[in-house]
Amino acid sequence: MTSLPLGSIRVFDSVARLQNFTKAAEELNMTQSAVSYQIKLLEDFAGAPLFQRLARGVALTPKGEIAAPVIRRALADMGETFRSIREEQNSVLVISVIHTFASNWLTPRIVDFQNLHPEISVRFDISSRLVDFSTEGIDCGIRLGKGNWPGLTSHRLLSSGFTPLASPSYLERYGRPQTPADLLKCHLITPDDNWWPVWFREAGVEGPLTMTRPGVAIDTQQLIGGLALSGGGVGLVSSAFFQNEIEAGTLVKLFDIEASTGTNYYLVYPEARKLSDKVRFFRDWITDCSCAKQKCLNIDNRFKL
Amino acid sequence: MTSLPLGSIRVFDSVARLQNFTKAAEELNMTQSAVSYQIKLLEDFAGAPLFQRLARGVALTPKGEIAAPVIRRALADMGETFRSIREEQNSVLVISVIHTFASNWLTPRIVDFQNLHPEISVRFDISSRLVDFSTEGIDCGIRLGKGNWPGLTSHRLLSSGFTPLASPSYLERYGRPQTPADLLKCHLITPDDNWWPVWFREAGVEGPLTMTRPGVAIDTQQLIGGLALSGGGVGLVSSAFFQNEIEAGTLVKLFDIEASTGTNYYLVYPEARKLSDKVRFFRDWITDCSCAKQKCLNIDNRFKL
DNA sequence: GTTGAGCCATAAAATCTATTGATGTCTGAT
DNA sequence: ATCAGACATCAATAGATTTTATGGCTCAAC
Repeated sequence: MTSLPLGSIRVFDSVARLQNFTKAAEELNMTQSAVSYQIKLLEDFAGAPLFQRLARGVALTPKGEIAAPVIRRALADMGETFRSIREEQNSVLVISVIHTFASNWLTPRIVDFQNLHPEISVRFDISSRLVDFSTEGIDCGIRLGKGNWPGLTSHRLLSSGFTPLASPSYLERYGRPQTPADLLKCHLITPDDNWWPVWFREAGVEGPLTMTRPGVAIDTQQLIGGLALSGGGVGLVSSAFFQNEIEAGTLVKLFDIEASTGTNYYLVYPEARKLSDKVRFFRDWITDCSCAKQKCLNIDNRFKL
Repeated sequence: MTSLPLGSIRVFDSVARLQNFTKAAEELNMTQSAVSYQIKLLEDFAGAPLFQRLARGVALTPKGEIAAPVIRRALADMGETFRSIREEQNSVLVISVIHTFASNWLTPRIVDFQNLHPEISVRFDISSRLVDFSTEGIDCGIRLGKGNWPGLTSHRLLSSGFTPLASPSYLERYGRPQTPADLLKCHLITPDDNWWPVWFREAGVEGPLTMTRPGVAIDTQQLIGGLALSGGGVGLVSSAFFQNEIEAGTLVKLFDIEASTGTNYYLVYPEARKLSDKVRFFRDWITDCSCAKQKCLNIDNRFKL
């Protein structure tokens, strides 16, 4: 037995409402002929005529009267369900982001995005594992790397370069180091951090630099930054995360030398045929946002130099 | 906006139940590949994945969980509705039949058909107008004519020939007429009936036969037959309608001469691609039935001659 | 009674979609 | 390690739907 010709039921619903093949065809963007075909298909399936053909259109037969409300209801239910699924899908943006980036960069700025798109609610999925986008619910992510993930579109956001920062009050009290080598005489916050030798090498300072401590967990940048901010010494942190403080002058970038592990922060999302609006909006916003800040940074530097 | 891909929903339902594309494909008699395609179609429409792909099959995502019961319900409702429509269509046979034929021939015999096909209930639509089969609900009809209706398949059932009948008691009392002309001396029931001159002409009896009354309504055959049966005289009726009485000997066919208006009773039904079972059953039964009786009649005649 | 507008049916052709079949990849289990 | 089970993908194909064109029917207007 051949099964219910589902394609016919939408046509049936339209015809049942409009009582007219031609009008239904218009509504469905098809020809009257196609409507006729589909209705016949359904009538063959039903084994009985569903419409009575009149001179000025059609009318439901008793059997058609039975089918019509059931079909209308079924279509409405399914339509409504998918509408709500789509709505949720479009209105909730889930971003997988590592803790550091979220707390140091994204969280303070996300309110701007929410003002721009109040209809989109943002949810952070904070974890350090590399999420699989094929897994349910993650729309995009912020990753640290080189921008060459297969199957993912990526946009470079920020360098992960790090550089020494100190507060004006500290500099006032202890004097501002004039050369990178001068830093060796300063109070370095986390002097054992293995990022220091990297930075010093970048700055051209040679010497036996002990690295007794394992690499500082990147999540403590906030802590280091906080100490530096309160005049506790010179901190080595990702400058991008303290952009606001640098701009505000509450932290001073001592040299224009940034060391880097060679990786950058990227916005990534699956290479899809069609990008959903919410991801597109977010991409546009975050690339604008990080780009503008970098320009700003460059201008500041120019003034300083 | 493209609309809900209805073809996908049956596939979705199957996959949701079986949690497995391959098994669903088997159930639906299609390939796993096709199932994959259809599900993708639906997921594109939904704007979100509906299934989570696992190593040993698939699982519904939260959004899929929302859609699944709605779709299952919708499909079940529609399926059930059409099933019941089809069932009614198959189990009720509506026959358009003129009153005379119904009461004189069909009604007494229909119980035999019902014994043969107890699952089919029979409904007579009794009216003299020629019903339009495109109008709802008439499956077949009995018509009086020449069997050449365009668009209709027709099967000849009975001649509408009429002949004089009388009861044995009448014949015993008044003697059996030996020639058609003898009838002029008998008590003719409805002597003004304009069928009499037709019959006499057929029988070769000439003479000035007055026809003062308009043709007797065909529906009174029952009445005429009743009078003849009770010995009230010689009645001119369609012999086919009194076959049982003739066979039983309660009415005697006086001569083997039948006059006819040239028309016959036909079973007719629309020329359809595929004839429904119930109509086919009825056709087989009624043609067998009338054929058997006619054979019977012929045999009787042969014995008489 | 004729004519015309509106509407559905139908047949053949065109189009587009769905399905297949082959192949690739991934994940557990043996 | 290899294998079986399962989904994804691609190009080719079969098949279904849709269109185009036409015909017939009914009602209404002239």
